Amino acid sequence: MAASTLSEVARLAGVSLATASRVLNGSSRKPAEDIAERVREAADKLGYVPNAQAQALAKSSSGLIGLVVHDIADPYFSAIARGVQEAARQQNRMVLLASTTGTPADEKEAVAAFAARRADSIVIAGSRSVREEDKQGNAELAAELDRYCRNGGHVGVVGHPVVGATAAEGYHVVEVPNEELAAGLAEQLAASHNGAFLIIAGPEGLYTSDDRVRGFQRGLADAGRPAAEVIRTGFNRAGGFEAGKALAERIKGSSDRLCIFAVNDVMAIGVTAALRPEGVWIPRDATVAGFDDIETLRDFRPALSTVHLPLEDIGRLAAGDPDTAPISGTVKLRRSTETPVESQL
Amino acid sequence: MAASTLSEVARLAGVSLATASRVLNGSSRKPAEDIAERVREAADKLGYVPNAQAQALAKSSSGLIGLVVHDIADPYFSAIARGVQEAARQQNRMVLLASTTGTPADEKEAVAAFAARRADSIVIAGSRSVREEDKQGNAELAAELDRYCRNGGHVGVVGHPVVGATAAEGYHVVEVPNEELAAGLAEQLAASHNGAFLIIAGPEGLYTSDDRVRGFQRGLADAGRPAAEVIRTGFNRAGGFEAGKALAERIKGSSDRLCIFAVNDVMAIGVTAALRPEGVWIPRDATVAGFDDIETLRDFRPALSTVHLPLEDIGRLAAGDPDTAPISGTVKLRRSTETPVESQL
DNA sequence: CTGTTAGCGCTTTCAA
DNA sequence: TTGAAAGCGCTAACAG
Repeated sequence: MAASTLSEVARLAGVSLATASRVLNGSSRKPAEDIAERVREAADKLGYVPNAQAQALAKSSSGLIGLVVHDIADPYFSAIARGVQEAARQQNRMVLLASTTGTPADEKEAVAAFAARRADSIVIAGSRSVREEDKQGNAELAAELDRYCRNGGHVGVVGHPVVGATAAEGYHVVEVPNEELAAGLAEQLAASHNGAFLIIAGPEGLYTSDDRVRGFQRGLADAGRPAAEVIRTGFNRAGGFEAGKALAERIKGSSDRLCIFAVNDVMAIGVTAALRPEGVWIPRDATVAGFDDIETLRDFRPALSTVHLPLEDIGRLAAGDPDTAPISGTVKLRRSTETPVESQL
Repeated sequence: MAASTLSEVARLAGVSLATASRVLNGSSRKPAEDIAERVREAADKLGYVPNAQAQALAKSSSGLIGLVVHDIADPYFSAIARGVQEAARQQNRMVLLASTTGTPADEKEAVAAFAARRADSIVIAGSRSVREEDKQGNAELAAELDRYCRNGGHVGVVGHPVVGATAAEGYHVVEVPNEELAAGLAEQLAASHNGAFLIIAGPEGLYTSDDRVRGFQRGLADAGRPAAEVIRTGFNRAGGFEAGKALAERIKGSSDRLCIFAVNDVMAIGVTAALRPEGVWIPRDATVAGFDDIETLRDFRPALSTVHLPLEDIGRLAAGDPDTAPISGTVKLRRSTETPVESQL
């Protein structure tokens, strides 16, 4: 990685280092045009590429924004990543990516690495958890973030504050109204569904999942309905699939049409996929709703009822874009929770 | 971004800068254990975080790997990104992300930025094009890459070499056998489909698209079939959708069952989505095949016939992982191209 | 307006 | 084994 340096350019142009710097990299002061031209020529001839590392070191600001996600290939995260990327572009920064396995310990590593690179800000998009096994990891992550903030860094967290993080300067949480939206979904669902409800949730202690469960139950209660049974499984397609498999017999054995709320879209897809080969059709034999409104899943049939979340905006906001409005979602009722007309049966 | 520095640590521990460096950041030489312990304590107390920028500057190696994609939210790219990310993790590097709008000019910018950051290697995942309007952009991109390689950088390009790039040292192309695989798909399709074929392709000049078209036509020819008509549209879902809309009447007006090959999965989904509300059912009234085997689309019904591409491996390979085998794909015939049994009609 | 000169934080010879 | 010192490439006072 040995490119030519500023001083080489300066020498070739026959000017001082400072002048070359002023010409090539935006300074408030602008040297005379003739000398500037000479410098640019020299730079061009040498194929000069400014060393961003050295610049960052000299002005202590890296132009980097760090993004922590569980899995960049997960459409939920990649949508957020797009938003972060856009914000970064506007701010003239670059995005540093870290995928973690989802454990706070891993996230702590990532944050430390970002801090080492002197990222101007860090966005954490993974979901927070309060599970016992994550306790120490959470504490360490919180400490790391705290230190980073104290050193002048900015942190944007999606959804929920990192457990134990003191609300330091520069620490910013993008609130996602999961609970309210889930309540809204439940109410709208209750309006057209008379049977029982069932929730397929992620592991207990996952904030996002817990919020959505709580909200849904509240919505049900507000609609005068009994609380739904909750099944715990993995917070991903595989989890939904497993739950679906386990549910098939039960649905077939009952005459009551069940309304299933999976706490995110990919889980809902998993449920549906598991049910289909068992002969359980959606929405004929049961109905299914999800949460997130993942774009790639929009062509899925039956179209999935869900709650639309502006994921890109979430990313943008977490990355500190000032022009993005606070997050709100919308309930989207689609085919997967329609009551079939008699003639369609 | 003012954290404590190595010299502060050294002073607190009462040792020299050099010793502190040797203790904290792996050196071949190891100071005495008692002194090392003192240094570690001091570092801990001060919350020392090594400045990666400064380290990079001093040893001229940044530990960065740059990734250029068109759109990180596109499942094709995010799958590749995951592979790159994994490789980076193994190499103990971090991924720098750049999304471009797909024009070579943008990609050139991204490469320049990576070069400025002294990325150890750069992965370019966007598809190459030879269109006239991209000519200058391509040339500039090629020049930029060339310079980067000459300065010791490593480049991994997915699919096709950058147009005009001289095969410099460090320049590496991950070959994706698009043409062969498309030919294979055509042959297998021809075995069970007697009617006409039609190809929905991206804009002419897009290598990936062109390769798949050419391969498909060759496969058809090898199977003794006439060449398929080719419709050009956008290389994305919207393009497929548009083509599907335009095709609906024609399909309904003909008694011949058409087999449609969309050159990638999201286009195939777009076609299917456009056809459905027109009453054209797949595979009853026409059949559809795609390319890529995007994971998120796997639950789509009718299950899409396609060509599986190991996208993660592609990413890993492009990022210079030595343990990943060369890329090969597999034809996957699924429901969307099945000939319906009479009883199902 | 231009040039000189300290650093930015760290690694790494080279002496001691 | 430890320490002193010379950079790595660039920016930003400060001086001319």
